Amino acid sequence: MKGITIINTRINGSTRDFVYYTLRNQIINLKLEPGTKISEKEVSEKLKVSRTPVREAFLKLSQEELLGVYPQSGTIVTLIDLSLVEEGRFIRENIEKAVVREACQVFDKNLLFQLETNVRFQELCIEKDSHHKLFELDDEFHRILFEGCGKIRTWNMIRQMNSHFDRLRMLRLVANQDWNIVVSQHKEIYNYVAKKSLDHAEQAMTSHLKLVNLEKEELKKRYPGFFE
Amino acid sequence: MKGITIINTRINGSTRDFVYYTLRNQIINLKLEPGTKISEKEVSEKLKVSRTPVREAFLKLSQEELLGVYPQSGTIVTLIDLSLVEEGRFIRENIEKAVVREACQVFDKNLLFQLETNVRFQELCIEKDSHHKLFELDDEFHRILFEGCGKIRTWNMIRQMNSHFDRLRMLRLVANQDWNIVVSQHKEIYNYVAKKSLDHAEQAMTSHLKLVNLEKEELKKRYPGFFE
DNA sequence: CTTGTATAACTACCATACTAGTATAACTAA
DNA sequence: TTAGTTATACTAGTATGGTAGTTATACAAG
Repeated sequence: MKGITIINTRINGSTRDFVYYTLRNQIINLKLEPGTKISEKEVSEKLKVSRTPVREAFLKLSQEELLGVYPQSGTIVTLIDLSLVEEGRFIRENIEKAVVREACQVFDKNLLFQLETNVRFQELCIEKDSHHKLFELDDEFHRILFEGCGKIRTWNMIRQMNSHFDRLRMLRLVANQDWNIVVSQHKEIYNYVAKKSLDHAEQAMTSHLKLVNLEKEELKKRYPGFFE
Repeated sequence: MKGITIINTRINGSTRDFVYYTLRNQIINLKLEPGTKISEKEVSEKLKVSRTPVREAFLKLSQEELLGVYPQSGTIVTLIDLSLVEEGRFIRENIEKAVVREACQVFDKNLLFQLETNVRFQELCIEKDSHHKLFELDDEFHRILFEGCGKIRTWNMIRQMNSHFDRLRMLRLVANQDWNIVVSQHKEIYNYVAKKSLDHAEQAMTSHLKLVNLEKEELKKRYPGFFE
């Protein structure tokens, strides 16, 4: 368990959530590489908590298919499953197409301002090469769309289904992806939402979410041990 | 805890899953009414298992928002949240629209036969007034579509998001819903898939899933204590 | 060197004990 | 009677101990 590090800033929330988020971060960030063995005992010792909250965190993570728990045998960080990535992308595409249409209709000045601010930040981050921050802002952009339409739970569900995809994105991040396209697409979507052009917005969103299809196979070749 | 009954036929699976499915069934079937107080201790005693697996089942159910867990205070069966029902319906509509299109393209003889068999069974059940069986067959019909497209995990996720909606369906079941429409719509969808008419299939599916919008408000008036 | 077997170590699962926090009931004072 | 306070019972969260089952290792036989 070389990978597990203790996050000292544990301010609020239950121990269970602390363990859950700690592990999830490590897995998504690929600090805990796919295929790594991991056990309740190890984690509880490293994080200095009892096994019960660890168990419960494991349970949650296995539901997201980030951990594979094999009774009486062991637990491993799951390999990235491209079919799962595709399912996640499929859901995102079809849901967000509909959400962005709704956003065109219901977004008021305040919400549009939130979007605009986000896009501005993204442009700033490109100049400064803050890729990890861009990663967050990307999520934030889409979250605003869902939350503005009163569909935050839908967003949370999508996030869960996209855990495997997030790891892929992390690989791309390392591989120095070209963020200019992504940000310009965000800007485009924002403009269409502001102009309330439903069809254009939908189309822009669709092509934005099709982008992720690229490079899958290439990444698989480059990091074969990470994939199924 | 009058509602909890013990299912004797506990054949396989872990204790945790046994508790989870037992409780989930009771909640969906409204044997455990929305708003009911419930505690780990009570369940563990009634089901004659320890508190640990009960806790883990609670955790899972609270993620589905079927239980509300309040630390150091108590746990209650959540009230039916119509906004959550709408979110679930929204997801279903937009995903299944796309899935049924894909089904038109990829379904082979074997899968089409499965669908046909299912629809036949439904017609049989109408004659015999087996409403609960119809309830299951309805789910089965949609599941076949997802599984045939290699998107079983998407279906599972949708099932989770539709827990609240399922309770609404159960209320309608009691209120003696007219199943003829539903079954004929299923038949229509099947026909379009068999004929590979993508657009017609999508349209049929859309109107099928819009059906659930009816009666919401009426049911809320009739069972006010069950709703938020 | 390979294969079959016994054994030891390790795993997650489940049961139970303990703790800290909450809500309600009982009680006191006005 | 009512408002405020204390005490008690009850809750979920956490810790720990025991169990059944799996895996890997060591060793013996071919």
